[in-house]
Amino acid sequence: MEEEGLFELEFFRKSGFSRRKCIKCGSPFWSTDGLRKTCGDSPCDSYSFIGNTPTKDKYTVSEMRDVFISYFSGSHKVVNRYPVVPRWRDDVLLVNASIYDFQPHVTMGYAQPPGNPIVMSQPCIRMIDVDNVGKTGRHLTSFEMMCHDSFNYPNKKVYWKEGTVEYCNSFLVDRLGIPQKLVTYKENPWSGGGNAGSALEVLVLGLEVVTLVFMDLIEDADGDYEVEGQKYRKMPIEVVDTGYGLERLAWLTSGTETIYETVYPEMLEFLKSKMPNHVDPTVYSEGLYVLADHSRTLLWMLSDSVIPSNVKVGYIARMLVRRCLRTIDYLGLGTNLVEIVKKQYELYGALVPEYSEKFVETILGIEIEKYRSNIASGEASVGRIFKKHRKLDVNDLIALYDSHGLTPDFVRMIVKEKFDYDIDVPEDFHSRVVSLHSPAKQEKAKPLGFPPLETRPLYYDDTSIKDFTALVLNSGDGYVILNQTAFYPEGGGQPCDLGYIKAGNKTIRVTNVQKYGKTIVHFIEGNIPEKSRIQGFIDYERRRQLMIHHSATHLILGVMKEVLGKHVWQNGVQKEIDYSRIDISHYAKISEGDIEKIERRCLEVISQKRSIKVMNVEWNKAIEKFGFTLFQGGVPLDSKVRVVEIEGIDVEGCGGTHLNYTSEINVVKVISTETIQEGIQRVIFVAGPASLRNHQSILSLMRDMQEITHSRFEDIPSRTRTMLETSMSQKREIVLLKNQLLDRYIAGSTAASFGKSDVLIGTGLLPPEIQDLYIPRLLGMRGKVGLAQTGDSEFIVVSSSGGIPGILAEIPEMVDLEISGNDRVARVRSGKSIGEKINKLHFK
RNA sequence: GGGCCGGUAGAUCAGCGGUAGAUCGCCUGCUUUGCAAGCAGGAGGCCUCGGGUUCAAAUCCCGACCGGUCCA
Repeated sequence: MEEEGLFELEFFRKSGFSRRKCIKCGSPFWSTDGLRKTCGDSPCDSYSFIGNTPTKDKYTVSEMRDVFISYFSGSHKVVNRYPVVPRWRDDVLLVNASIYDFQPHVTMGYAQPPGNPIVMSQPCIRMIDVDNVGKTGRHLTSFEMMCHDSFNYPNKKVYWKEGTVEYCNSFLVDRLGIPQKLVTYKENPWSGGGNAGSALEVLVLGLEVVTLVFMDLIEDADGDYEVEGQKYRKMPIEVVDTGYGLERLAWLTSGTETIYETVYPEMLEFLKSKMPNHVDPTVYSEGLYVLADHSRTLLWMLSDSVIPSNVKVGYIARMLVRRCLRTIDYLGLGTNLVEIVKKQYELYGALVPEYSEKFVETILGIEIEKYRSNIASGEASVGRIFKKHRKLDVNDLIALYDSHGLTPDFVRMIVKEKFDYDIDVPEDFHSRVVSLHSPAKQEKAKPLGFPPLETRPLYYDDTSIKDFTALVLNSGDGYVILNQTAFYPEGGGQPCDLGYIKAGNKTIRVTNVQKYGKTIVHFIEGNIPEKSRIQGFIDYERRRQLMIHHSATHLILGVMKEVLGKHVWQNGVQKEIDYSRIDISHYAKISEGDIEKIERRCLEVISQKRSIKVMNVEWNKAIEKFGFTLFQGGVPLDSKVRVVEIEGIDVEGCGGTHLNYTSEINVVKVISTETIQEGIQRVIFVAGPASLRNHQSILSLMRDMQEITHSRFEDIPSRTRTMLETSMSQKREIVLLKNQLLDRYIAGSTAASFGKSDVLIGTGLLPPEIQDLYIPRLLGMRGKVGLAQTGDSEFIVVSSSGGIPGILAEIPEMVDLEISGNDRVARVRSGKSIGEKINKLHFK
């Protein structure tokens, strides 16, 4: 998309800008410098501010943030930073840009922005350049994106391109004092996160310091606009999304050799002071940069309660932790990662009030322990592989990395050190590992073909409503859509209500209720014509139990945050009639003691009869009042958040049906816990009547056990253990006795020679219970052939050195045989009784 | 969410169709002033679970469970 006229702004015209095309890349750009021929971006231009800053004053990062915020605070509402983990959306792992804070609820038009226009500085984490950190001098995994954003509605315009560029230019030129002719605006369409628009990159001396995005398109396969192969349509809202690179702006004014000296001066000093005495830190600056960068990213992530693990955002945290630990080992630093992150908190603490030292120490302690044991077992398995094959090839390297997380550099170091063996790591190592993995397939949700009618939910107004009348708006084979309903559709981990519908003289069962947008569809066993008046009846016993489990879920979540720590987030939830389950983020198995504490505290809150309040709160007010912990599960896109609050215990956005008081829960009992993923614990519990049923069924089970073991209730465990021990010792005894029996059988057999074979002929029938021992015993007797009768006309032949058919051919009595088995062990049958003949063999 | 690797004595692992092994640790005795160590002896295993193949499965096949790891 390279349309002329997108940026024919009055501001550019009156300030003496002209539009030209870069002689290198062809991109259009705006500049007041008549001599400028290139767009100002790399690679067309290279950095020229290092040691040659365009401003009079130098700014630290925090000075630059203050200058920016205060410059815009008069005309814009100042908004606090959001977390780096976007709890309000589930399509991304981390906040990558300031606009993420408002997607999709504001950009889609459901909720109001927290101000309009706004100014803020949003910490962002991007892993895309993680391999370049420390190497290039300019890449970071975390940075702050400052912005002044405006949201233009059809009936309310704030400012669009004209105002944005003017604000930007005046900040750079008037406030920071960058000479006007050094500021170049390069046209560059932008797209990301389902939106797109035109954009200007603002470049100063080869460095991109600002991006001004004019977002007015949204992804739509049937749209009229195309950006980078993707179709878009116009959005009802035009969003000005600016991004001022805080660190880059500060760097521009300081002109240091790399961006790290500007962003992390104190941190780098600290790290240098921890270098081993004899080492020159300047030689190892790359490692120091990596640590300075990664440890701040970790500070942000850990302050948002990210638990390192092997999935999702946890994996990113673990990757950063491991990179740090490897670097610390490599540099031989006289400190550890916990101390480094604590130091970051000393320097940046004001920005992360959520920081918990205990959490950081616990989490990093666990991670360091895991890393050490990974290294130790890795070293051992490298040694084993090498000793076995006397070499190590590229396939071993790949397997060790892919299956055991051992980096090729580490493996190379180990084999060099221990075996003085050199191995080359191929250039394409990483791509070879990646090529082993099949790409993840994406499946798109397919829309269902129900008309977009609105059903009024009655279950919110009055959760005790059991029956209602309604009008059929639309119906089809096996379903009806009503104008209003008391049937709760499945959602938020709460199963739908069941029951029946009466239409005329027909009574029809409701088997499933689902919600599609604002349409509630009842699936029924039959058909009801449109425009019928119906009566609906819900199975209220079922609903009541589900409500109890739902409120109990909020209760136990709040209590677990008290007991285990505020890093506990809901990760998934499902209510059933007989039990309920909640998955929470937690770094270790929940101990028995903690479970008892949780249950006791739940009971306490239940007995206090605390109120459970439901309210609809405007999006930004909800965040302001209750914080981001509101977003425990998926929050539906709406102008308001439905907030459920258990007084003093828990506040969550939730669309479910709830009790009025905690006392109605009666009791919460944890049934079991399990680790469903690293860092995620599943807690299964029962509440209300379900807990009574559970108690009853356990007792009935125990009565069965009593009967089976003939013991008193409390003796069941010891009695069972005794029985198991007896059984085991008897098993051992049986093997012993069988072996004695076998010894005797073998001792009583006769040795005979046929051809070259020494044959041991068993006397009489081989007892069936020692057949399984006979075969391996004879196989262990080298040079002997065993022959044992197992039935009137059946016998086993065992020859450790094989050749059974040949051996049998040497024995004249062996005629008309069916042989099954193999060369070494065979079962032989004869058509007629040959017991007599076999017995005669003893006298040969 | 997907791929790969693994689950055997208290720990670390070997064995990979034929009666369950090593090293460290543990127990007993001897040696030693004592410790470390050495020597001799010993205890300790539902070989994760369930199915299948086989005369025979820790071992091969399938499935579950648990752990590790890489990539989304």
